[in-house]
Amino acid sequence: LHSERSLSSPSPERLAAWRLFLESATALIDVMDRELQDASSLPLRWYDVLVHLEETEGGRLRMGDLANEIVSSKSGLTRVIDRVEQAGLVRRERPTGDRRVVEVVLTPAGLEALHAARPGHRHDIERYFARHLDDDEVRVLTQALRKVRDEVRHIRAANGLPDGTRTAARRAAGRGSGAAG
Amino acid sequence: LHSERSLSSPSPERLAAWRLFLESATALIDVMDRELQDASSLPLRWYDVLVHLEETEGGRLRMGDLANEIVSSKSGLTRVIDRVEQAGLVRRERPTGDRRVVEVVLTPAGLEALHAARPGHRHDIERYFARHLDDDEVRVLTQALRKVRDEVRHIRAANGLPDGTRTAARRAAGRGSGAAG
DNA sequence: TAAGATTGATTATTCAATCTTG
DNA sequence: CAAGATTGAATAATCAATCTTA
Repeated sequence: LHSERSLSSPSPERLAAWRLFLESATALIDVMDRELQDASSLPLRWYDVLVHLEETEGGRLRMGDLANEIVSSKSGLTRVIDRVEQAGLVRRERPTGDRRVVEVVLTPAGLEALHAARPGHRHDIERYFARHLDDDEVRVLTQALRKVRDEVRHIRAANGLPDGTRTAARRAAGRGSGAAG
Repeated sequence: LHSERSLSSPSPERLAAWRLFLESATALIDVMDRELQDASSLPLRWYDVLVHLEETEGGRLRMGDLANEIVSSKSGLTRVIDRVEQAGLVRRERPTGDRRVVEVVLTPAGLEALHAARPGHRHDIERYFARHLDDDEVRVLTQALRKVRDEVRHIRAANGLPDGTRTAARRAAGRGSGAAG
């Protein structure tokens, strides 16, 4: 583990960058979700589920892995998959090996729904996001955000996903302020 | 109004940038919110409310303006302010001029809570976000996200905030696909 | 006992309808 | 009627406890 004692308060420029990041992300997610639902009746979260399944070998993922991918608590994902399954876009399967796990499998209807929604959604990505970025900005943004995402995922994984009976000791460990002195 | 017909699908690089943006934003907001609550019992949303009030002349904002700032529906903000007020961090006031509006006013306890939470939160911003960005990346990120944020805010404002009896016609207008042919 | 996932109860958010003032 | 904000009903998300299999 690396020390955190040397961390100081961010410069004003960095604070401003964070606020811009937070504001633009919140607003973008809101707008993209509304557009997607207006056009295709798919919540952004569902779309995300379908995309992750489509990109996986055999179009299937375990609940836990999928929760990790889409940044959801385990119980949160259970409810989401309840609805997506009810809509017929995925189904649950129990693999023969370890009968504790549940795999989420993309159905033909789910793949179709994804393909139907995709052009409109990509249009929105272009309109609200990509259009404003030149090639250089895309490069820098990608490189920077990759580091941020990897770090935060690592933290989330180390702390255990939400739902996981997060004890007081574990929360403290997660925050890194574990010393009593 | 500018035409949208020329918009095409984003390049693979831009699609990847969008996904990184979405994933890092979701994960970051989740982690920052948990840390803030662990350390200061303040949800990130509350913190945001307090910050916006602190930065305003007289520490007060109308409900509608505040909803716009923190990207919330009007009714959503009503519930949030219910709780924040219940906690004593803000209070509601009706200005003498137009008695339809409600102003949210920062209380001394609210200011104190903000100041108490701020160092830890800034530490988190450094740890999870700012630390990964060099000066050049901060500059590019800031410039790029400012354009994105302004565009999306403009769209949200033009469509009217959520809650505003969004008719089918208005939704279509918002999406810009108004032609029947 | 632990891993993987779900459930019950609680809390938070949204939509549509409503209330109040201009 | 329109602007500003709130409310009731319905949805969604969360936490802690539970169930099942390893």
